[in-house]
Amino acid sequence: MSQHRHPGAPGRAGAVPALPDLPEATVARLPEYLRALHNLAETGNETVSSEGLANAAGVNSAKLRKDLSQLGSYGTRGVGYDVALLIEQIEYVLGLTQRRAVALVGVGNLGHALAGYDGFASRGFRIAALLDADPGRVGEEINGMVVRHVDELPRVAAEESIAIGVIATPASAAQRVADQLVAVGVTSILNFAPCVLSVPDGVDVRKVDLAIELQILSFHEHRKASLTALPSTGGSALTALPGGLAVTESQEAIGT
Amino acid sequence: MSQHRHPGAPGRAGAVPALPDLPEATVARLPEYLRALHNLAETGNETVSSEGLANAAGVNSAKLRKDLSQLGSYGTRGVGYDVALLIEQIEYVLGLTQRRAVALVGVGNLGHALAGYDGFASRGFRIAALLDADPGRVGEEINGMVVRHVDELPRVAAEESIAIGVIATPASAAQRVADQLVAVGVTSILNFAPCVLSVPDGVDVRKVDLAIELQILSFHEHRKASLTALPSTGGSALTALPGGLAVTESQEAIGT
DNA sequence: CGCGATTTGTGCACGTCTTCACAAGCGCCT
DNA sequence: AGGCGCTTGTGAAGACGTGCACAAATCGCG
Repeated sequence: MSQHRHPGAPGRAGAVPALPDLPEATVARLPEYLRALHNLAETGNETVSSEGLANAAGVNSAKLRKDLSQLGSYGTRGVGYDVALLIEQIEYVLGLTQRRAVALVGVGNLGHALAGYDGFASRGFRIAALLDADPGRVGEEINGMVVRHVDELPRVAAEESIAIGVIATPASAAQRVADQLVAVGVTSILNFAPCVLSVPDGVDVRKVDLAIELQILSFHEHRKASLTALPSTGGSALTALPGGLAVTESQEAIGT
Repeated sequence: MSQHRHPGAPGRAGAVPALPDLPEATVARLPEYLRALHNLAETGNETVSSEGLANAAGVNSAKLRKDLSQLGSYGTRGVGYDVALLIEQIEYVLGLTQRRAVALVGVGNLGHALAGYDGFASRGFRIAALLDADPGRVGEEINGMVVRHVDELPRVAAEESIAIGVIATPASAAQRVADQLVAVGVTSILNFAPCVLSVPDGVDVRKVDLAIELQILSFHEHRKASLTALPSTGGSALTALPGGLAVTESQEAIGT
């Protein structure tokens, strides 16, 4: 593999990979860049400029350059970035060079969909186990996998090294499942249940709550509605941009 | 309805709703507070302190107080917050006093799950239409609703006022659907497709990408793994971090 | 070989978010 | 009434994230 000098450990010459500790905001955007890069690669692009990639990823080009510069210096001035190399680098930083095993707990409505979601397989993950607490669901086959009882988690973890646990249970069961996952050594959890999980230090939890996303949109909808009631400005005239034609830099509030 | 003085428009006495424009970070947390408050109300609590609510919502109490203070002054010093009143206030600000109609486009794997997700109904939303571009799926009944063709969107929008569009199609179809939604006047979109949407000014887009969440977790997993490779022992010597061990402050990265 | 066109990488300034720490306010008890 | 303990609301400071603007680097061409 190509040995690159990472900026994280400038003094030590021998240290090889040395993950730089990236700003969270940058980490959250890297997957988006990666997706855009894969698209570019498929359409035959060998290099891409920061401007081009920024457009494809829906961000400002300066931000993109700053993000990429955190990984090291992989661009060529006057040319742009080598698409294949950048993919390789980002995948390395994100830890996607190994295909990580995911255990999915809760095979209800949402769990079913997640079990069948091909975006996982195509982007570096492998669903290694489907689990549920309901004996009525145990044994059911989904997408070629058999649902096992959640109490078999220790056995499952022994069979293969589970990197990430996904909780798709009702809120009432989520904390118990989280405890069980932690007990077998899982240190990363993606929680779809609408509740707060408490976990020991060193365990990462990310939460996805579909209703919350809608409620945030609802707020903006509400605000927009209350603004339209304003008498002073006529209906249009929503934006009088000083810059002239620098239209649509990105989305309004693509939060996160 | 109770008329409260909102801090947003102090001078104008007659202006009624006058939504204060809250910081985005605050808006993103309000739904979480709301959920915690509903839990508290169900367990019979009439009041709650900032500390208690902060714990229930998984945030710092100072942050919670500052967030709530943006809505106005609804706490009582020495006592705490009135749960019922706070629920009412947050729901008002989020625009949840009216049940908003949602159009769901794309009834595949994920769309099915969303159509059956009861968290929508229970938290202020109503799925008003299921749509799909695949004629083979049109007519199918899900959860008591019939799937209609996406080209009927104008008719659907005429029947009831669609507040929010949810896109659960493959990435290749998402932009077209977004355009169609915008065309019928939808100004808020929740996008589950892994792609960037371009929309006119004034339209809000939020994106949820399940694979991205996993990739972010993967990064932290990778970083943790590289840290466990002890700096003292030679062995693989994956990383020699200069900083030492100042890690793990609390819940690692509950992002968003 | 040098010059101009192009694009990266980054210093700097600005805005947003977080956290601490404490004064101000409220209720209760004596 | 007065004092005491508790809790809110907020000023100030610092951390973090963003975007501009430009110097440095590279390529291609004459």
